[in-house]
Amino acid sequence: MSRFFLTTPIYYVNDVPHIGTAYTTLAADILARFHRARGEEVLFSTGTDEHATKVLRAAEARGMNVREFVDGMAGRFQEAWRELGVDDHVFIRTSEARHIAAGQEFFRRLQERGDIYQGEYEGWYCVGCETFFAAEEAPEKEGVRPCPNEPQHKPLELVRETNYFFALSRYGDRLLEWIDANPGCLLPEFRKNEVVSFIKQGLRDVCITRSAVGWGIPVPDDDSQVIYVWFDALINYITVAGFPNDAESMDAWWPASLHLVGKDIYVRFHCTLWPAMLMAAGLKPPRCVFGHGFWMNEGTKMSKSLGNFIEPLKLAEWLETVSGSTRPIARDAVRYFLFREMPFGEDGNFSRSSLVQRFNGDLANDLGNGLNRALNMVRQNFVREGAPDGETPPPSEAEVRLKALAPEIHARVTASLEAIDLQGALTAIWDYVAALNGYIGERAPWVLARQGKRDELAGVLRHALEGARVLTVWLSPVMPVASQEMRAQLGLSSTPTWEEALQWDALQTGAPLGSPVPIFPRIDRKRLEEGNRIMSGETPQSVAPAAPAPTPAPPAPTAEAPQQTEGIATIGIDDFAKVELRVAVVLSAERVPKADKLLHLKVSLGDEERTVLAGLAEYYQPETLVGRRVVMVANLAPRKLRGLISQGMLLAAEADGKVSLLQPDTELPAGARIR
RNA sequence: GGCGGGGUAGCUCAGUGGUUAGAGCGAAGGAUUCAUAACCCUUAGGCCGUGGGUUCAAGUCCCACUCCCGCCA
Repeated sequence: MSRFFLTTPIYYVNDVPHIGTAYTTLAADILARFHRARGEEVLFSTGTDEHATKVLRAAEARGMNVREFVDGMAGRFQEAWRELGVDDHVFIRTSEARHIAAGQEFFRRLQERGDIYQGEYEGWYCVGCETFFAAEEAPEKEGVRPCPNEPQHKPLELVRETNYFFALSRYGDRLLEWIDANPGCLLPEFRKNEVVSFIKQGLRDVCITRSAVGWGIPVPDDDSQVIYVWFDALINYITVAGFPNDAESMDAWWPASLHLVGKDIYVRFHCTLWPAMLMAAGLKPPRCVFGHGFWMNEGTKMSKSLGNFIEPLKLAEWLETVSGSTRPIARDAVRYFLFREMPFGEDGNFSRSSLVQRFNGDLANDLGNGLNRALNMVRQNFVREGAPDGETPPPSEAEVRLKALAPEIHARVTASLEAIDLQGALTAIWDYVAALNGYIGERAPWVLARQGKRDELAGVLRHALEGARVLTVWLSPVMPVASQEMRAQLGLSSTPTWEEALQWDALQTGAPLGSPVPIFPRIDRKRLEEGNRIMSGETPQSVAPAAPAPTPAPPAPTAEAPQQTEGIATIGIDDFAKVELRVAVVLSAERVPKADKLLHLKVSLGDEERTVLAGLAEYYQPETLVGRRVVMVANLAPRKLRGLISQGMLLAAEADGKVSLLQPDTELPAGARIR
């Protein structure tokens, strides 16, 4: 089986996750999912860089033990990636024993080969960006030397110490040869040129240690020094691959298939220093390094001093509020937006209005509505039969075109993802979305229905459903939840393989279809204004439904319903259809420690296992619940309680202080739908 | 200052020297009623940064100028 090893940089723990770090990580997640769907074995690593001097100072400034501080910060990153739907990955921390061992062994090897030497260093150092500068690089202004690199231009500190140096200057020619012999190893192309010109003007040896401050990887046999944070950080990639002790793993995973990095750390660190370090250690340089661009916020650069960083999770929260979608769908929409709106590799501008435009135009009107109209027509015409047969009668030219286009688009999407052109992939997918809508309009199934041409109608609707199904395959890396939701409505429960997009009649004739509930509810002006009002104070706490746990999120107000706040409003069938009720079987039940009312349940929905926290502890002994069939709201937005994520709620009746769980009166299979 | 990329529709951008310069979004109109006022069709809108040159023919090649951006200093 072929393998794919991709990495993000490890992130400084003195910062919180924001759009910059999330952008890289989400791109990696999308590519990882793509390669997994193709059946490749994937190793995806991200993590935290914890050894910087400024990390120590940040901890001290908070009066915290540095260990405590980094544990907390690393947790925040892990939490953020989980919330953003980042799938299976290795989370590497530079303070882990395995990494410290790797760093020291790496250092030793370079020493043995004579590429590390001791020397006197005197120069200017920026604690902010952990970079050394020559005096002429940072001219004196008003008595201090402001850092030319760091955004706040903090004064540099004069450092004079005996340090270790890496003989980077010996590697210029070999780096250029490597770049020349491996087209495509540095992407995008225009950044490669920057690297080449940087190397051509001559490389200087770099100082790779600092005097020990009690935090960092000690230099082997010299406790007075620790390894310079950049040198330390880069090594994480081979730590993950198994260096130095697991030779088998190293053989399998090194060289890395792809390092994804922001443009700020591309030229000097990932395309010059790192490959040279690897060459010095007798290891192969990575197969590909990709430097992506940065987001601007409404036309201005994002910076800490301006405090205008966009946080993707806040954005998802806002989108959820203004659209009335679920949080996971809003989160998927943000993932979509980030990679559709601007070419990966180039800089681009973020604005709320373009996000709304993409959400309404691409997701609600084109994609969501396309699926919805197809399903509704099936429902209206083939109520009980499920997915109609696709064989009758002979297909017209429109069917042939729709079907033939799918493999063409598949080739484009695949090629784009292989070339790390995420925007290109999404553009290709939306060409198919447009074709699907065009097809439905052209064949006008509602006319066929009126004319009573049932066979032809069945064939047309079948093609529309197949087209939608193929879309879910291509969308699955970028919008995993939305893709899964679309598939559920198509009556599919499996996660697709990439090859599934090349099949045509993959839906089972007669298979029951899910309810056609709009997945991306259009953002209307009224909600947008409301949402903006709510969010305008940039309230630190969630403005999402603040209702207590066992209450479904309030349904999105439909049309004019002014008196909905008081009492129980009358709802239409459409509102009810938004609630996905299913039979679940309780697999395990236990009390949640230190909570009087909560039970922690694991339940099965047939093809899926869920964790549910239910307020039943006062009424049921946990052991009596195991094996029982219950009724569950399956599409309730996940909610965190007592450190656990509850993924649904159980229905129970209550009267006079008694509580009784609902259950079906025959033994239906787990996952059965209720309506 | 050196190197590189760019300036094309209101916006974001495509555009191997060869008909009448294109797409998406936005705007206007039409058609339609399956659908989330969506979808589908049509239309408008262009000194292709400025000036010169090469050529039968230039958005495309060359030169100069100008403005913007990136990397390096």
